[in-house]
Amino acid sequence: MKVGTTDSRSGSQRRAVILEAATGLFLEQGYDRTSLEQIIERAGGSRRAIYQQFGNKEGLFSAVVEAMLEHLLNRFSVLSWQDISPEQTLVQAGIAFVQALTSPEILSTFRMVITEAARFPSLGQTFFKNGPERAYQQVSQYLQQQTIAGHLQVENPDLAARQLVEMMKGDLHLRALLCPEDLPTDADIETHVRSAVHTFLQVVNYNHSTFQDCISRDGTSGG
Amino acid sequence: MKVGTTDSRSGSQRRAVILEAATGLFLEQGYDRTSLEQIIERAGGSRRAIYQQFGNKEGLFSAVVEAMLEHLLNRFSVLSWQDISPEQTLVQAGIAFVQALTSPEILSTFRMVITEAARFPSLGQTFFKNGPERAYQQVSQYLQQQTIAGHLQVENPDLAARQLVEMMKGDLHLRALLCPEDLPTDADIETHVRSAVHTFLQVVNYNHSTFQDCISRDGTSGG
DNA sequence: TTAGTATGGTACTGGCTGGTACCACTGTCA
DNA sequence: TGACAGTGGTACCAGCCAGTACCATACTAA
Repeated sequence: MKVGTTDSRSGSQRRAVILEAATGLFLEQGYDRTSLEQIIERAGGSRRAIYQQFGNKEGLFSAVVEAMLEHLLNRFSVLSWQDISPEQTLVQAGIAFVQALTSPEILSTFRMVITEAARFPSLGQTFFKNGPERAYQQVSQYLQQQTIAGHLQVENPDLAARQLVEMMKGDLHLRALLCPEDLPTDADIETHVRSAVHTFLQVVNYNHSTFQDCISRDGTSGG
Repeated sequence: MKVGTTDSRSGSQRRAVILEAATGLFLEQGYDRTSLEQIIERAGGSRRAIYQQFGNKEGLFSAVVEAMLEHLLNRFSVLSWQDISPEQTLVQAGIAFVQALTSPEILSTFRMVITEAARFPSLGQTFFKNGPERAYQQVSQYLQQQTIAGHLQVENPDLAARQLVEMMKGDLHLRALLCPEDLPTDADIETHVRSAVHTFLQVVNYNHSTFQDCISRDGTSGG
């Protein structure tokens, strides 16, 4: 293996490799229990590279969190609101959402942020804004659209979205955070989400015929 | 200050003092960031006492968690289901529950357990079983009782309880975990709980007259 | 070829930590 | 009075850690 080359690994490449290694280790072990030695061992290179790229361990941590947030945003924005019935849409999106939320990767991220939130106050806020809050907003917007289109009757979309999302999650997220070895199955998730959507649609006076009527009339509201 | 007395501080007393000091520090700073030195400084006494009572740092931590769980159980069992309307009962209990859940003390406990769940697998499970799970069960039992009494119509009390509790919490718990400096106000909590109960009671076909009818007939079921 | 630059590797430092060992002190009991 | 046991205080040890300094290497450019 070559060593000491100046351009075979440009600065940004080295940075990326260190970032990836550090992200993995921080998620697996937490900030405190991860030493620079371990990061170097996984990433290759030397301590010098870390201090050159990130200043110190805290700088590296900040960069890791920033990169993770970007990753998280991309993942959440995958939720697409297709032109299918609200019930199908909410179930599909809900399943994808809860699956993501209870994936080991995202769970580790939550754990790490919750752990370090006290020491890095802005970290938790930024994470919440760009993570959970975005999910609420997406659902809220959808409920609003569907209400305008006459498919649903949602008075307070913002609050309704939070209630719906929380019902979908049920205790799955909290349980997974507390019991890392006891993750929900896809069947668990589907049960929770379907039940939540069912409950929710009861409240917002949704029935299948309403949606069928509306889309057959080209989406105009039925009053 | 006296030192070296053998009975002015009996073994159990010393144990309790150490436990209290350790609990506070673990909750404030986490397990890793709390040194025995700090615990001794707060509790008085010497390292010797810790090792004599708890074996080592991990033993002390286990004892702390055990004591906290007992404390937690007592706190949750305070929720009493009085003979008032389901709406009032659920709102009152919900407010008390969410207030407890977002209190700094309980939040710190959650944070600590979530942080250490990976390293002490049984810790998270025990905590979940004796904490959140108990709350779900209490609500579930109440819903079942009220269904039998004819005041509510709940098909699946277990699932319904989880959905209700999660709706009550809304995003308050998660937000508080992630943003320790941004705790919900009592007004926030009341809004969330009332709205959740309102939504929930719509689904289970509750109306005030039904409850009034039932209790005026001395609590016998109207089914 | 030569000077310069960026890098990997590593030795080192100062500080902190969990855990152990030891000593001085105090109260008890015979 | 004297032996003894329990305790607080503290010195100490080995290990780990973040961060720094230094050197040999490899590539570039003139």
